[in-house]
Amino acid sequence: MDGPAELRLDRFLPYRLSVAANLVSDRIATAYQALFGLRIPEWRLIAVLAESGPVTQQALVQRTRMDKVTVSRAAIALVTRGLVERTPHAHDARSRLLALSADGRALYEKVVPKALELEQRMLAGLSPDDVAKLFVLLERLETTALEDGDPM
Amino acid sequence: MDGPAELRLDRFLPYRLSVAANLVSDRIATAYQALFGLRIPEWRLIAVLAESGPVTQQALVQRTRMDKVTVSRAAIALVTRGLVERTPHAHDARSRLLALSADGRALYEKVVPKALELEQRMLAGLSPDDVAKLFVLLERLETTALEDGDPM
DNA sequence: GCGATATAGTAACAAATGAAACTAATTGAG
DNA sequence: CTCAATTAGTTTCATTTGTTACTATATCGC
Repeated sequence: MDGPAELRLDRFLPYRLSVAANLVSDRIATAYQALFGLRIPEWRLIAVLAESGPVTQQALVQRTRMDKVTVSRAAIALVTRGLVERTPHAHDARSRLLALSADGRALYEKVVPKALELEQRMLAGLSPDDVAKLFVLLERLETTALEDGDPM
Repeated sequence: MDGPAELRLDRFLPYRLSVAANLVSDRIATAYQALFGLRIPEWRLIAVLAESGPVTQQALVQRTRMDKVTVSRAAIALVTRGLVERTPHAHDARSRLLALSADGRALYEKVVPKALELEQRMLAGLSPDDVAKLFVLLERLETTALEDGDPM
């Protein structure tokens, strides 16, 4: 009665999601690199540091959902470029607090309009309701994927 | 009147999309690797070859949206494992036609139910209407990102 | 036909990424 | 206290992935 299970790659969510995300990511990455010399992990750190005061790298790991090695490397690159400053953490000598420097904030102010413009172009085909729905759906997907402990 | 442009990372589509896609991809990749010894590009080739008869690698590049190098490597791996067979292309000595072997098809038949099950678990939090909507939205995003020629 | 150009596929190289090992500092059990 | 176990962050190493260069064949203009 149920016949052989059907599967078409272009109706397979993980495939579709991956293709769309990679397309969008590549566009963004290329633009950031060309315009500001930033890679995605660096841009993410800057964005979080601009939103919130000085934080530890550990906090950045949580807020950006990136690996601690990726965060470490991005932080080193940004400190080297003078975009981020490190100050000792009062209560823990292992960690330091990261914050945007004046240069870092100035760069952030320049990146934001471009980032929003790029986002708008990506979302050009969608109504505001569609956009809102998309965020909700992505959030649910994330939650499910995170909760669903056993990977098989 | 418009104040400084606002941006919060967790409301930024490229970020959100990337996080969701990577979560889903990691789950799938881990399961395929553990259960069938397949990596994602290999699985994609198998899926397309199962859907359609013998095709060239060039066709696989288009159907899977993967780089030709990635396709080449996956094809070599699958041929080596005996899951895919290559036959000369009648009209073009540069290329050969790829098709699933009997072993390849047998593996495919085993992978499909698992793939569908994993997809169902990812989509657990979504109604059928939500799922349909998600596909439509992803498709529009893809189209926009592809059309929008100038990357800046 | 014949040479310039394009295409199918592979190989060689380089950049990005994450897992595991490592260092240094902290915490907690006794 | 003190020592085992944990945590912050970095380094090292292996894997993955794409860009560029290359080989072989095919196509087009003439």
